Amino acid sequence: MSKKISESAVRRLSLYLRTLEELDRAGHEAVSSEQLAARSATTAAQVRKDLSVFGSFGKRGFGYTVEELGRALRGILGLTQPWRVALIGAGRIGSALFEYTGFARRGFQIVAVFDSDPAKIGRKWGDSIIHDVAKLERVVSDKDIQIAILAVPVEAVQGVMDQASRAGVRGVLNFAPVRLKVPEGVTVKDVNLVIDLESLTFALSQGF
Amino acid sequence: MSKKISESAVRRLSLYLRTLEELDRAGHEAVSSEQLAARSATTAAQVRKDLSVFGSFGKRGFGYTVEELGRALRGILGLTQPWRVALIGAGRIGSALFEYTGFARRGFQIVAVFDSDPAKIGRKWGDSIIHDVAKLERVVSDKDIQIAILAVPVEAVQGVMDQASRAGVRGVLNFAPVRLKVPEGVTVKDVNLVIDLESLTFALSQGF
DNA sequence: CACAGCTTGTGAAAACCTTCACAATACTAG
DNA sequence: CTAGTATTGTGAAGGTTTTCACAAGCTGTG
Repeated sequence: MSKKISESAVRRLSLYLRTLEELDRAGHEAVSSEQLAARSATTAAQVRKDLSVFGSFGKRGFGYTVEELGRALRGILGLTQPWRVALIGAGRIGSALFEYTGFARRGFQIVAVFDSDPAKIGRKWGDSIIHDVAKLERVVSDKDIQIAILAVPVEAVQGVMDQASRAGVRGVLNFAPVRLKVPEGVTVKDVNLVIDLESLTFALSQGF
Repeated sequence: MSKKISESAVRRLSLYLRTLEELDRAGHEAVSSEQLAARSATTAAQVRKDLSVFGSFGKRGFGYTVEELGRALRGILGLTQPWRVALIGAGRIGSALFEYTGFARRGFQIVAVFDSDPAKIGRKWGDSIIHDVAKLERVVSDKDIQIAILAVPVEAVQGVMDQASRAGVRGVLNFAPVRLKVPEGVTVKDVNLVIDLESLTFALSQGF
């Protein structure tokens, strides 16, 4: 569909949205590409180019309306609807993610939690009960869940992924350090802090 | 110092290293750029180009020695020495990170933990005592810590960052959703799961 | 040793991404 | 209404990254 746009451009759009929300909270009504760039660690030309792919949201001589551009970006990023998310894995990472309020604030609702540990299954987290991961497919279909967060051990993750895609999950945030095999139409984003740390140590080592 | 290399190339190097370690565990002694690429989700040409920036590690007609290339990559990524890391923030994220064994396995040693909550200060986590964040500068200098992981609330993070850089920290992994201001010579990597999720929903929305 | 079969390392080409620079246009003041 | 100032949207230029394609070189076999 539509134009091609790079992964990094999309990530910048998300960043612009965060900046716009900060500006909104601070009472600003308008913003120029210059200001938006400064607060988002990029350049004015980059901001305008990124936006121009999707349309024309500003007024010459004036800039952008904070409120209006925010709405446009939410539309572009697919944030007008809330997303129903399954959290799979109720260990340390799962628990940290469940508690994190930043997801809900952006419309990501964790509507089901799963684990395979009998000691955890049936326990309550907030309003949710921890389900047996064996029931993944049923619950995910029933609750019409679109996104899964995989916070399970690396040995288990491909199996869980297979179940999730059979149940109709179309997007996945994967914390396990392995490249998942997924059917056509399923999108995976990997989170790997070791890679982040190693790109850091690379930079530090280059210093000498 | 040497050549310029892109952030994404460095991240690929880290990925190759992970793949090599898997191959090593599986008993492979040699690997071609073709095989390495297939297991790291890239192309053979890309693998060879990435490596060629740093030297020539393979043998024509044969490929790369798993063991040898692994050693070379650890050298390039700065992983021959263990790194001393401070974990700042003993909340949900901090706790998940502390428990995560993947860091230690790669030579990242969490040698000090900090928090500002009087209820947490003085408590023991494993062998570590949670220090008052007010003592950050002293402890970080004393223990010769080079890297800090910032898992504190967004309001507090710039202050903590300032202390950390005064104490001599040169690399930072930042979990707070804000662009940190740092002195020359300090490198920051941001981790922001909301951006990951939003680049996911962008992809999902494009599907229709 | 010569030859066949692989696989690397690397210039050159292609693709992709960012920056530049300016015409078009909106707002404000007089 | 006009002049002056500000800021967008966008082709074109410049830069970076990825892919291509092939000569060079290693290994094993007869």
